[in-house]
Amino acid sequence: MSEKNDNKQGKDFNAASESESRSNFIVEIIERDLETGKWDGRVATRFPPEPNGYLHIGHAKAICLSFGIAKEYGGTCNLRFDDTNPSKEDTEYVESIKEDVSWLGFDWEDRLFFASDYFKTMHEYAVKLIEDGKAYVDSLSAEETAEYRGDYKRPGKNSPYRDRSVEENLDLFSRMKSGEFEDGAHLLRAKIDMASPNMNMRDPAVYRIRHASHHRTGDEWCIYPMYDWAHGLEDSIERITHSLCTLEFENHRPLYDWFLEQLDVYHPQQIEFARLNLSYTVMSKRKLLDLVNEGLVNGWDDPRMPTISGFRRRGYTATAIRTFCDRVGVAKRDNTVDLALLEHTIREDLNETSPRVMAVLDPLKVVIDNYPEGESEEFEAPYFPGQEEKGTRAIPFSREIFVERGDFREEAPKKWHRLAPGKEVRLRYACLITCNEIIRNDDGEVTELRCTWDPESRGGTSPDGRKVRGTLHWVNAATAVTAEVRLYDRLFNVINPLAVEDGHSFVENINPSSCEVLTRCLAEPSLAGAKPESRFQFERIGYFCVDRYDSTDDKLVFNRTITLRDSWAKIEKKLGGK
RNA sequence: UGGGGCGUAGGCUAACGGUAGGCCCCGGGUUUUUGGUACCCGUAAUUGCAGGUUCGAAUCCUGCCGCCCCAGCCA
Repeated sequence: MSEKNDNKQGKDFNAASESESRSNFIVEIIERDLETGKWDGRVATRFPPEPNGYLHIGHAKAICLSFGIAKEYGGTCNLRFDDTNPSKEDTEYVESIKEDVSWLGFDWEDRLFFASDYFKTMHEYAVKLIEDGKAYVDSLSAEETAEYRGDYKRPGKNSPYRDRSVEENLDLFSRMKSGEFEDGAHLLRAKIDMASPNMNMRDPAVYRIRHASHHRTGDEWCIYPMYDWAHGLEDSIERITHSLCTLEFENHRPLYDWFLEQLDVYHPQQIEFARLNLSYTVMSKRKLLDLVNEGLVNGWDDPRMPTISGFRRRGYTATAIRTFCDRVGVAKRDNTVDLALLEHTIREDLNETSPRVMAVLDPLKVVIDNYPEGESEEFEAPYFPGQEEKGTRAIPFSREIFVERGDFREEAPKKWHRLAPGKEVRLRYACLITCNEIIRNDDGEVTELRCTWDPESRGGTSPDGRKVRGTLHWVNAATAVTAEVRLYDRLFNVINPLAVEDGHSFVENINPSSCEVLTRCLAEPSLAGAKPESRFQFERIGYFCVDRYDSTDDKLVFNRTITLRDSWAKIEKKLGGK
């Protein structure tokens, strides 16, 4: 424990950001349990998704928590699929979930489990519950069941079938299992208390009839366990110590405890924490599914989605996501974390790990009049300026180059350091050039800039010490490779997309310019053949990732992960405002 | 309305009866061949409100107020 505290105060922020677990109420419980020997010194957690959708950043928090705690305390964390509802689940989802957890950097080793692995055991325990007189087969319709349950104000009333004999219950349950009845004809219920103020305790359903093919057990079963029955048993069977879940299950804990007590089996502790909400996006599987189904995004792994696979495709790193999850902390109060924190974490990681290269998104031709035609030369540029030992590459240079159209202004505003008539700027790693003339087409649009260079400034240095504030990125016309660049921005343009008036849908809050595709971008030749998922910083623009699906050697496709901070934009905004 | 939770700067979070700390955002500055990074400085919380206990309260007690969850044969 003291070692942890020392760590927290240490100066090694890199190490801290990777694995430091900050103080939170769950860690406190675990440390206390470790001290008292409550679980014989074991720490066993689990991450139990239902395979009915893709994992999102909220799940990442849960994964980092459960796997992270197991790792930190020398325990284990199981990956367990809670596949108790065959009509919603699919192997496509289990595959994607496994890939995402593993990509995030966590290893379940040989502890991959499925609730469906325990169907037989769960059924046996259900029989035991019936034998003990603690469960009965109800034959009310779904509507009647709801009516009998009562509401917050009124207690429920007992079903007329509640007092069936153990023999009759056993017989009916067995016939439910053998497929004799239609869906909904009967329901196995726990006999608890129809007047409980906790609705979950009003004779909750244990097994329902569902004639559906299960993605793993096929048609072996036509009755399936309910979450409350299944989950505690799964935890118990796997000898979980701390069963971490989100706040909405708080009301289920009495039931979780009740079942395990009645069965007199190993009994883990359920602990609830607040789920993660992120500004400018939605986190519910249902809403994300809507976006996918309505074609508002290109699938679950669209780079604008808050899914793990979407973030991955966008270029976010697993390290950054883990760091983010660590920084948001774990507590019990509802929260909405600022997207800016995620973005900061991504930039922080990418800044350290991404090689710098040059690419021009919106090219404007520049001809250097005093550079001899037909000649060329190369400049050596480091991938990590200031850390030349990490490698360099040659950048060709000649008479015709391209710069960013946005880096030129016919009339330079105040504090403008970039290109404008008569102004001298530096071409990064290359030289100093001065703009002399503007060439236009018939429509008056600027199509070309005529400049001169100072041959003494080779490498970009100022030969006489004259001050040149502006440094531009550029590419050599003859050797540039073309690329498609997809500029992604936040999917929604309001902090809380779900806050809409009646009759309106959250999709109305979608940011219409959340994806802009540029097809005629020009990149330096070293980028030719860049491997899928490799990441770069395009100097002065942002971080980009080679699309893992659409990019080929013939056609490069980059996704913008995140822009660089743009303090000029702030300055200009301020100037404009005055 | 019954029950279960939760209220600490704009957003997250720490503090475990000893006098509110950190990160993000925001503002200013230094360095800079990225208007990036790094570094420095700064703004901002009478801890939801009102009482009480105590030498001392964000922490304990009481009462209010506000927000979230629960009436699936979903998880």
